[in-house]
Amino acid sequence: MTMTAPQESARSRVISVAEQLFSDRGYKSVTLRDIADELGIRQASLYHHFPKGKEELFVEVTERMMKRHERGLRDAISRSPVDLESQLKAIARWMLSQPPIDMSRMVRTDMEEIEEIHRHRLMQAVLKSLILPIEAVFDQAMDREGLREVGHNRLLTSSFLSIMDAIQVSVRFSRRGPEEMADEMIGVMLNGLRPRQ
Amino acid sequence: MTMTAPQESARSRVISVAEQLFSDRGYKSVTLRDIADELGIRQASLYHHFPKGKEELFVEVTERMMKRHERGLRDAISRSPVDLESQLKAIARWMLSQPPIDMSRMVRTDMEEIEEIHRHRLMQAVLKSLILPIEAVFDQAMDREGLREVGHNRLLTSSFLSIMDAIQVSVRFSRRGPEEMADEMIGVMLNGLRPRQ
DNA sequence: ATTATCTATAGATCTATAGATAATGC
DNA sequence: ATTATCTATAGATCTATAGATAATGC
Repeated sequence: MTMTAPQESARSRVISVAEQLFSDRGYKSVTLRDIADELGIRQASLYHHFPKGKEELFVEVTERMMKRHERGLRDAISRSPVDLESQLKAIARWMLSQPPIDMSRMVRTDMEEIEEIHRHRLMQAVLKSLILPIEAVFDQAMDREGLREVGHNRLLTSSFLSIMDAIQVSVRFSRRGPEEMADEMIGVMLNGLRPRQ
Repeated sequence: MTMTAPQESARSRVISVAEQLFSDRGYKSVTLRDIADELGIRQASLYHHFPKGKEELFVEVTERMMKRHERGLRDAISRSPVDLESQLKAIARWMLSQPPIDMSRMVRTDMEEIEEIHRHRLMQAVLKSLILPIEAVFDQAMDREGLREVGHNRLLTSSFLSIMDAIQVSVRFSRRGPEEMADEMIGVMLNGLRPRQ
């Protein structure tokens, strides 16, 4: 039977390379030629794996990435001690081990350049695999640890994700490591800048 | 004499329209045709104002934007009461009144697509006009209000800016207003999520 | 006269298609 | 036989240039 075992590996390499490039520079800035060059093949050869072309490749890349995040976040959270600080550190370590996600570019630019049907599917995937799992961690911590109620944990979640992305930019200009930066910002979110008496 | 008075208004309109589009979708995704269409002129007519083309336009757009931020931030900070909470709220209101700045896209994507000399100049402008003025507010507050020392206020500054951008994305999906969201996140940064005794 | 726009078009780049050739796995 | 790649190329899009025409301000 074997189905797609040997196929998958070549196809999978394409997706991996495309993910690196798309994550770094976004949909429009990355050309099929960039991806092919990185793989050492010809641009037209990509159509063997993705007959519908660039947009299909981008959709598959994003869906695969979101599935990986869903699993990675679940594992990170389940293996963490059940307190918000440990959980956020575990989530941060997971996110920082992955290609950066610039949600702002994703929503404002990349998603605007693909078909409505694909946009809708990818936005749902981002919500389900990335946003909701982290939001759930905040939700549960609110009850459990009696945290200050804020307006809505969705904003806390997108702020947290945007900080993780900002850290991946910051490491370029800093001698500090990403984990150290993440721990610092998690400390700020939990304890605040103001001294505690 | 008059120099460039009448010229400036047409040229200035081009820059304004280009700024809106570049801020929203980035350098590569916006074509000269998009800008011309929005202005109701032909694509080739843009070369009257920017003989060196798209990159020159992008550089001027970004430099003008950074000058405006430098002044806007200075005014916002100087008019604010001298405590960190008020200052951050004033800065937030200024940033939210302006086109969104996705620093991550700017550094990772836009800046990669222009010449080294321009990249260097624009990065300097972003540092001087946007980053340093906000970082100085944190620096001064540390002494004045005896805040918890964090590793470096540069990270606090880029996190703050990335949250401002995340808010501009979030308003699309929320019934809440951007100022309300900003105040909430400023509250988190100052007081933390954990309850104070 | 100067400034702002236009038409027409070259040249580069990018996506996509068609059909041939090479590599791989029973 | 199937899978993966190749060459060649069409068609669309994008930036940029050349030179003509229209609008504006002394």
